[in-house]
Amino acid sequence: MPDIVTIFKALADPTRLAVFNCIRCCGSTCGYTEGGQCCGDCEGTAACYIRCQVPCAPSTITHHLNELRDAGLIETEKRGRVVYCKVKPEALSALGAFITGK
Amino acid sequence: MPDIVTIFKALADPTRLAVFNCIRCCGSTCGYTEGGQCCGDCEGTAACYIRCQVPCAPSTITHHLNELRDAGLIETEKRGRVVYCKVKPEALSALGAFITGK
DNA sequence: ATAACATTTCGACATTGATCGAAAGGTAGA
DNA sequence: TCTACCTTTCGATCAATGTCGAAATGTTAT
Repeated sequence: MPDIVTIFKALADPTRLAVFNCIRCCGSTCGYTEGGQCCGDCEGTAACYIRCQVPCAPSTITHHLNELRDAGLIETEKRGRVVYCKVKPEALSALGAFITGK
Repeated sequence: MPDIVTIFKALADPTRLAVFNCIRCCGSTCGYTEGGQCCGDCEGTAACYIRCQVPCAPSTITHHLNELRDAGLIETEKRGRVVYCKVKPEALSALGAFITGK
């Protein structure tokens, strides 16, 4: 549904691309703490979590997650205080279609 | 050589994407005329030429061609007054690598 | 040489967008 | 309930950028 320009635009910012790659890697965010530590209630290493991998303000992360979601690149699910994200394969398919010339 | 964010950025504007698709189609620009007609010294139909397909100022086209070239998406060659362009397959390969996860 | 013309450079302008801090909204645990 | 905490909203700021017009550059044809 989102067009290809929107997808390109969503991936055209270094910070947002880092967020996307992070989600692609581990598929979740983690609780944000002042000290920059993970909340610890997700499995895996700390390096997997968006909040730790991409250093910027919480509101900025929210902004980027919205952009990625609106572009159809990810879907998000809120469980309690924590947002879990995963990549939508359809979006990557759309990119693939662009490359092969549709 | 240009990184993936630069490539995404280059394709993240509707006008520039139209220019890119036009080049991908026919691989050339055409002379610009006031009336919006093609110069006629390229083969193929008028619809194939950037100047006619993407309606904006000549200087804007130049700007977009520069961006596409800097991103490694196209290469340009000037023959006389006319600039001929073609897509660089390596750039599309880089996109493909991103999709498959490198 | 002169004219016509395709392209580029330059300067200006308006819009978009990335970022943050502060405050508000929800949720889990004590 | 009260507190701590993750997330979101809001408003503001500042940089990046898409666009154009005018002038300059370089090329072809008369």
